Amino acid sequence: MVSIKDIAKQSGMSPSTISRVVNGKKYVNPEKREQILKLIEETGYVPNKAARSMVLQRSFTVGVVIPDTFNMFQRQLFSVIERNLEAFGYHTLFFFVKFEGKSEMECLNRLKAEKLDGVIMLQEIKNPEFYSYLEKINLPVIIATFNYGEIPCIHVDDEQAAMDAVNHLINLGHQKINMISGQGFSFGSLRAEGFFRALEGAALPRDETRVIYTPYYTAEAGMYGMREFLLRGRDFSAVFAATDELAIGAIRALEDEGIRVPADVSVIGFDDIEISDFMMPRLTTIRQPIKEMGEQTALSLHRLISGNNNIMEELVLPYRLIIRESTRALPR
Amino acid sequence: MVSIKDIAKQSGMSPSTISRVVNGKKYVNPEKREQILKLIEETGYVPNKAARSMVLQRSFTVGVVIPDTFNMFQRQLFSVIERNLEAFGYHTLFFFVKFEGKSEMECLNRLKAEKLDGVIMLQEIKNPEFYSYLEKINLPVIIATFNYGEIPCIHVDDEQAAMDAVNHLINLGHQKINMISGQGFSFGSLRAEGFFRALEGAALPRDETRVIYTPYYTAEAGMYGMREFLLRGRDFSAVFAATDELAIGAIRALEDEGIRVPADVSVIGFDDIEISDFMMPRLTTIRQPIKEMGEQTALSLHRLISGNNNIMEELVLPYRLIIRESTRALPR
DNA sequence: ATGAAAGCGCTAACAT
DNA sequence: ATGTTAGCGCTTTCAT
Repeated sequence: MVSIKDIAKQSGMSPSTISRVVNGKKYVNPEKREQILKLIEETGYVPNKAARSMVLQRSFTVGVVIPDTFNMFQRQLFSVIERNLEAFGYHTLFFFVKFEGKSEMECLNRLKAEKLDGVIMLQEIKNPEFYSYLEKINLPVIIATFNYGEIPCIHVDDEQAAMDAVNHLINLGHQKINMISGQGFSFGSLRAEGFFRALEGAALPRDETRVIYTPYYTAEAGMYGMREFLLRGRDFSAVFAATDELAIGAIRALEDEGIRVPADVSVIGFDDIEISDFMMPRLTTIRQPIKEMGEQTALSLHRLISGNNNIMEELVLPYRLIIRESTRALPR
Repeated sequence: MVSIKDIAKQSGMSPSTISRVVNGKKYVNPEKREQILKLIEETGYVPNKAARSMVLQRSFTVGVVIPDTFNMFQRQLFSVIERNLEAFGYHTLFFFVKFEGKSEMECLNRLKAEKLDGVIMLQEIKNPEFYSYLEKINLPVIIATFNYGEIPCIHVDDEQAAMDAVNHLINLGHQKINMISGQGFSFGSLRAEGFFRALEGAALPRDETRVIYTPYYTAEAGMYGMREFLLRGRDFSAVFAATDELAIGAIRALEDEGIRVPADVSVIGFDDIEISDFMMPRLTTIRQPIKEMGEQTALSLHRLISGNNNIMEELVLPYRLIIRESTRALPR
């Protein structure tokens, strides 16, 4: 492996000069610079990251903490985050955290060993110890898609968006509306809260049995959630699912029983993942601004890292109701 | 940040001893070991990865090269790879490569700077320079989902699997069968080759116009591909799509024209991604053994890295035809 | 069983 | 404008 010393020897310069050239510092003779650049090109020299990271006390990499079981929305989001981070010159290291509580602190340990420049949370970690440690070592953090304490975050108004989704159903004439949500993430409860508030706004009863909390936010979970509702009897004409994947599973369960969407039951999702526009029927949903969210997340973290102090505390991005084919007016 | 020296001072031992304890080496007094372990626990000490990597000349991390636009199959695959790699004690660093050719060599440069222990290719890079460099620096490589030169690889027999898929259609009585494939990856051409061979096997003409090669393997691409076929007239009763996502898009385009699947046209996909079982109709497809593929990939790389020399060259895993609802016998 | 010392590849402060 | 030097945190001979 060719090192800075090799380049130094071969060019007759000292390592410092090579370092200056590599890092684009001034105070180096243009001719020599050219010559060194050429040598680097020829030898294929690339600075050793570990060594740099060691002396600089930073790694030029940011950690992205994400659920092991990340859904398609999260997948799309981290894709744009990664791309934007790269544009700022950061590497991205993923920390997949599993559902068991232990995994959270393991993740923290891995974080510690890396001398990260910053971290982005896509996974909602509840343990306050986690954040207090990050704060202690003064590590910049941005949360995307939810909020927690005083940590800068970027998200959509989940509760209000859920209200809009349910109001869409109500405006269509639906009165008996159920909801399938998931567990373990605040956006689930926030969306459930929005669901109830919309019901209240329409003077509809707040009936807790109208919400099912499945263990995950997957299509499979949505299917089981809907089956459970069906088991209890078919006392609903519309369903709000906390994610598109939940909605997809719910529709599947409905159709399996010969219940047509939207003819018999309307279904609305949340997220607007790519596949939703290809479903049969096309899914009505709330669109989260994935691209903007990812861009802003990367940008904000970069600012935090660069010590740029005009820092946003909380950025609430606009969402949009996308009306497609899975919802329809209640026939009267 | 607490370092090995801090632990040494606080415990009255030397850094060497601490190192021995941390790395579970022998020759250290059990009592002192306990005592040091306790101190480590209390202080939250975690060895600095860069420093370790520096002296050991390795990083305990493996690089996974994956397309920027990875599809759901690849997403599921890398998830299990990551999990298995972690079990072997490796970190995973993703290298997303974009479609432009330049990106490939940039990726190589990033690879160089990392002192990786090994790399897993999920993205098919064509540039021989890429592989020859990896060979030069003696970096273990495993390819998953395709093969290239002499590099150890793990995959399914794409051509044979495609034949089976098309034969399923033929056995159902279909004679006019089209295919939607994508560009840029060998599995696309392999599957197209299988398509043609199945046709030949049934004494059906090899008609190149029956295959469309879309730029990507997404649902959107599948939709446009099918629209193109439809524009040319509706001279087919069945379609083989090179991926499930392509199939999903194709079905969408068909239904948009009032053509029912499978009543009017049968569609079969490839991969068996999670969502396929929730589609309307449920997608008939070829199942790739994602879990086994990921496990074997991680295991083989680990063996390569550990210098275990009984190395497999090429592992061809079994696939399975999953018959669901999107294909049906041609009514006569 | 334990410690001292060297060195991994790099950057930055300091000298010249 | 360039070189010398120290040191980042760790592991590993080599002594003892």
